[in-house]
Amino acid sequence: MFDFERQAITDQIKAYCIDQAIPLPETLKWSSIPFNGEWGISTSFFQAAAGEARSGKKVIVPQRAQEIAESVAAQIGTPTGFERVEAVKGYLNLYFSSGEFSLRTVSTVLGEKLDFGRGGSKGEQIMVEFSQPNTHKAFHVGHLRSAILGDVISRITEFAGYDVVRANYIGDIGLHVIKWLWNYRKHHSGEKPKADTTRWMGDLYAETSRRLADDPDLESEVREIYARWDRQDPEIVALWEETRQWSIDGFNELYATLDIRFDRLYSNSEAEKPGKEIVDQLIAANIAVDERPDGPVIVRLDELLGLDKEKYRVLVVLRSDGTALYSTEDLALAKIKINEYNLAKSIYVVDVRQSLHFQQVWKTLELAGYEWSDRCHHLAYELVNLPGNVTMASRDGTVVLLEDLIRESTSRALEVVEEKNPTLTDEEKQTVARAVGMGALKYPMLARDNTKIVTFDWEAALDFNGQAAPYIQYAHVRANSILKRTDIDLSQPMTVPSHQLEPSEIQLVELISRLPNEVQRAAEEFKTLHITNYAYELAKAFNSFYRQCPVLQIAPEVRDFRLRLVEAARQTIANTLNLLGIEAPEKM
RNA sequence: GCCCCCAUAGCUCAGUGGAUAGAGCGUCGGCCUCCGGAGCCGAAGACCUGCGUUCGAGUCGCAGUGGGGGUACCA
Repeated sequence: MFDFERQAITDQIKAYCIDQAIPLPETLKWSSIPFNGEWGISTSFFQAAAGEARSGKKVIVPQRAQEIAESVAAQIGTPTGFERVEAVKGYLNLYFSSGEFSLRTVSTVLGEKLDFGRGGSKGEQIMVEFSQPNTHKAFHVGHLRSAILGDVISRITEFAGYDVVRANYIGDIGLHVIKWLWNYRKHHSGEKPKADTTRWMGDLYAETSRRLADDPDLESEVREIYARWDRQDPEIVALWEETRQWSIDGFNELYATLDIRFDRLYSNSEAEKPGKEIVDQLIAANIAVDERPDGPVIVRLDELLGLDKEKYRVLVVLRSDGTALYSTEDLALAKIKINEYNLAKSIYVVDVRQSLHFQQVWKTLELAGYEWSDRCHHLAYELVNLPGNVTMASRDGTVVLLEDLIRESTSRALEVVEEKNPTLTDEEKQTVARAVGMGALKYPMLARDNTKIVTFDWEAALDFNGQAAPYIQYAHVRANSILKRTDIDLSQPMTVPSHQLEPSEIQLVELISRLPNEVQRAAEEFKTLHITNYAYELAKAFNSFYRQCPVLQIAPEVRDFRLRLVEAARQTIANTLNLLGIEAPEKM
């Protein structure tokens, strides 16, 4: 927000250092001063001093850094827009003029509203593929992470300035579907799904697994169905189409509840045929080895690359009976995406267990001459486990179903609303309960680094206190509640605050001003946790301000500034919640 | 065997090579004459080990230890 001033000062420091023959590094790194109560920007001269030491001068680095900082401070004086300048422990600290800084920050937010924090267009298209549910299976809490992470990564990158294509990739064919169809034909023929479609489909899948585990001889019946699918037997295809749609309808309901949307829906059934064509090409190009009928079609990656150590190993691209694998379809899907759009990056939000798989697929594509393969990027995230590091598995019935979690979370939220705000109408209570329940459920999935395992436990998921979404929503509600009590027109131009700002006001302005940078950082690193952490700190700064600073019952000049600060805080909180796919309620 | 990830407070997690390592939960103690107490303020409490790189390492490198995952026809 002070980019212009910062640049001017940087130029001034550089000119001075060249003049004094001080070896400044190429880029001067600025950061904020890490102390409360005052704010500004800071840079250090350790690198310059170390540079002198290396070039043979006899200097003690920290001491020399301090000398340089002092001389630079003396040289630049106190630039306009700043209150004071100091040299401390090798750092040069420039403290912003608090009134000027507050004015600029608050009026920027009031002007840009919903767009505050939005980055300029980057002129680049990226695709984020996420969720990837398997049809004919349950949708459990483990699947929630990809769905929510992918959704929020899409929101953040879009807000940061990218043209984002949100893609889903439905696992609508494969051994798991064939098994399900086998069981359905044999034991449930003619049955229709109950109201809770996804659960019913999942229950049948679990039943299928049990039957096959109990009697392995039945596998031959399953293989027969797979063969019939492969030659597109009309009866099997028709049954597949009908049952597949049941699952997709069920998923769409869940996505609507989660407020998640997609621009493009891919499925592995549509990638099956083109995948097999790529495999043929690979065989013709001597990249893949066809060992059928005694073995599968494989790509010996390490051998082709002449690697001594195991790295990419061997990728199986087609089963020995000629049926497709995920790898077959992934080869084709990557190509379909690139041909269909103009992608600078093609991102796959998929759990970490598939890292090797993707490295293999993309390396195979590279060997096949597809020079765009380096645009494919695996955004790997760790699993959601149950306490005791137990992995959720559809087969074992250890899963926590998403429907159950949502129901429990919202009904628990409803209890709390009843207690905290009994005067609301029933409809309002329901709305609040949904917003709070869903927010509480999403936040912990987003507030961990992608490489960290999320341990799901009911108690923590349903705790609405502390560092959680409801805390942030509550700050939004309180801000809103102050603003509702006044009819002062905030669109009038504001002036520099006339009063001495309280530490909590300064802290709040400082937090608000950070949103644009946080958005860019989160987008560059594909890390939602920067935004969850920021949102929490912002809410905390607001709550602290709320407690310390009266807004309505104070002298008009102060009140007018604080009202605008409250509106700026409210807007910024709303924008961060929006980025996180979490509702910002007006009351709760 | 080979590859990847993780290790920070009792528990769950933050931490852009830089100044005093931050939160939440839990524990203990304060705060509703005041815009909503789903809140605010305070206390105690932590970087797995060793060697290196660097003026400076929780952060980078190497080697250990402990945990998790992957590793040819599952996805």
